[in-house]
Amino acid sequence: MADVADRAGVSRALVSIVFRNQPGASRETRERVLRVADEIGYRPDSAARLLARGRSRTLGVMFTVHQTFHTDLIEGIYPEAERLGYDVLLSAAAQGRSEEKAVEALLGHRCEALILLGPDAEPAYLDGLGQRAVTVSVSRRVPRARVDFVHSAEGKGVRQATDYLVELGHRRIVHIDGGAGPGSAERRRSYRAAMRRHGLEPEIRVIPGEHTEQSGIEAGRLLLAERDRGLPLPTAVLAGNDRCAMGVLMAMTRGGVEVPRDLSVVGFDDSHLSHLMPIGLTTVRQDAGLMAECAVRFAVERLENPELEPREAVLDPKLVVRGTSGPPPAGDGPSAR
Amino acid sequence: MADVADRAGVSRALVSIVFRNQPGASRETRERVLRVADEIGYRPDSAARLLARGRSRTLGVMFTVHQTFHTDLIEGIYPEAERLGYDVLLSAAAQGRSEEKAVEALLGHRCEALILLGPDAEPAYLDGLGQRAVTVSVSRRVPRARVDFVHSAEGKGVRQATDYLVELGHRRIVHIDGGAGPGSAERRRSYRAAMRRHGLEPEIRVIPGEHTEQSGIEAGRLLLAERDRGLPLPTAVLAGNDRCAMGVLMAMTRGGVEVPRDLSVVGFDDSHLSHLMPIGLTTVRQDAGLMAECAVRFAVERLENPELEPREAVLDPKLVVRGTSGPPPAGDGPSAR
DNA sequence: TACTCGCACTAGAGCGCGCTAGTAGAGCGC
DNA sequence: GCGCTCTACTAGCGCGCTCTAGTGCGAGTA
Repeated sequence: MADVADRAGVSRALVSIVFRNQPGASRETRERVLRVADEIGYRPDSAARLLARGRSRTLGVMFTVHQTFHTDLIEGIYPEAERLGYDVLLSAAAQGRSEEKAVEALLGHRCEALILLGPDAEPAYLDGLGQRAVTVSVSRRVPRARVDFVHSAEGKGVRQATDYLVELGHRRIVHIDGGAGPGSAERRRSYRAAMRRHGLEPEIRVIPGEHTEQSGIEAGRLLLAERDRGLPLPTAVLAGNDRCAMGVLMAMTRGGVEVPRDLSVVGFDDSHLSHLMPIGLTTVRQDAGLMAECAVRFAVERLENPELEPREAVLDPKLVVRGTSGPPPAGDGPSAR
Repeated sequence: MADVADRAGVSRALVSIVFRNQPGASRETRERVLRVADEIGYRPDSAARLLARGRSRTLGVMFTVHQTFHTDLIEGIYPEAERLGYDVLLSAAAQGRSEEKAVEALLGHRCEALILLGPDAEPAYLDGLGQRAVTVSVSRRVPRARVDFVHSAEGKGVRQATDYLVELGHRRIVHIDGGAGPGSAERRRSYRAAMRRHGLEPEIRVIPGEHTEQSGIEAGRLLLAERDRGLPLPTAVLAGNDRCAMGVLMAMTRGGVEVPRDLSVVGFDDSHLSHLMPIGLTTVRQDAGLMAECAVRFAVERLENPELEPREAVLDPKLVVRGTSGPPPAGDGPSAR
């Protein structure tokens, strides 16, 4: 920076003004400074800048690698953050890199706000974060913690999906849940409620799972093993999310079960993959772009107005019918209803 | 930091020593400092730290959101970087966020090295980066640029795949290429060479595409339209990568073509999704973990030994046969050979 | 002329650390 | 007693920037 100042024949302060696009420099000086900077390849140092101004204007985003829905969210976060004049720092949780580690990294870089995509950590820990920095949780409700919350009306989505299946004539509808995953509790609850409402209480069955393909595969294998012992297959599976649905699809197809002829499969998320499968996945769509936008806005608004209380945004999900669902096989059809 | 020092009754310098895990502090002091820090929630400021020590010890990773193979790579980058004592900063390119922008962000944060996953930018631009910072390109060869290069022997992989298909009896093997995508040129070349070697020169056909599902869908539709006009379908498709293969699979299945009975489909990458599809994808496996490790090592070694010249690592890919490939339909079989 | 005002610009402190050079004191041999 | 070394610790500068409080100057006003 000093080099630029010398070469342009001005003070460092002026260079700073130019680079911050602030008033207080003439048009020609501005151009001269920028030209010189370009010549010697100068670029302001974010670290020093951040240190000096005391504010980082940076949003830290924690996501889980391989969660395809998260990448959909990230894509939406960038433009909104840029629009509001904030920088974005990404930190991934992965096999061998815990969420805590990922968050520590963000905090170490002095992110002013944390946007956690489907965090899996203890509520107490998240509340601790919420006390120290503006924190937004996407998809995962954190009771009694000082964090904003952006999610879909999971219950509504599951209800729509269940109603749709029942209307097609399904009765043996199994739910593979997402274990302790974000949104799972509510999805589970709504499934049960919807089944009860349709007088299908005896058919209620929740297979414990999680939000991964592997989990779907295991649930599928379990069902196939039961079939081989003479038990009837369900006619429809409501998976915890799209990834899980893909796993079910794979296990079932391998096991000789044809979808949707023998079995309907419904996912949740509508991650960008679900309409790119050989036969599009019927799923409950969450609007990733809108969720991302909300999360960023919540974070920024609370940063710029500290007395604001954490808020909650509930977005309406929507059932998207594609190729993996249809009427139940004959014999399991409406007659049995 | 000053607070911690005061409360622990030591100097700031000592606190610094403790947090850097350096010799020069007694066991008890160390514990006391850490305890106090924990109490008041102190955490070293990366920005200040970076500024003070002049080195950031940070690797910047640019990736493309939605490229599933990139997330596989990221998962491998973190542990290796940590092992070598480096921090990792992620920056995503996406719809509306160009690679340049993503890279600028990394540079602004004073990353010492850039690891670019399948960069799509001009060689001249990349060379420019290479002059300014240690730069490693993964998957994309950048001729005459000062960057390290980590990739698979794409040619070998494609050759294996082609040989395998020909051995099964396929003759009409179409290649959907990856356009200007990383590795595409070599994959295309190898496909041509392999076909020629098998005396199938007249059957060579490259459909222009890119590394996305959409591109696979379009190529699939093109082939279906040809079929509807009475032209024969190919019996096998060699896709530019897994995502493209998925698109082909989807379009074909929708068009009533059964895989692998009527058509074999082979992908490239073996991203974590390919073995999670309903019928596992036959594909050419690139070892993401190893590639990530290599990339990090190249970057770090050149940082710590500046006179080192950029290097190239070529890893052996391996054909993985799963469910989407098989012998050609009768009538297109070995008899025609 | 004397003054105010606004614009273009500058001096210099300070952000939170790391690091170099140094000190204080304990332990040891002679 | 002296010098020596070793460990545990400290003082204070400087990293590259932002920001506050200025200075200098030409134009406009009384």
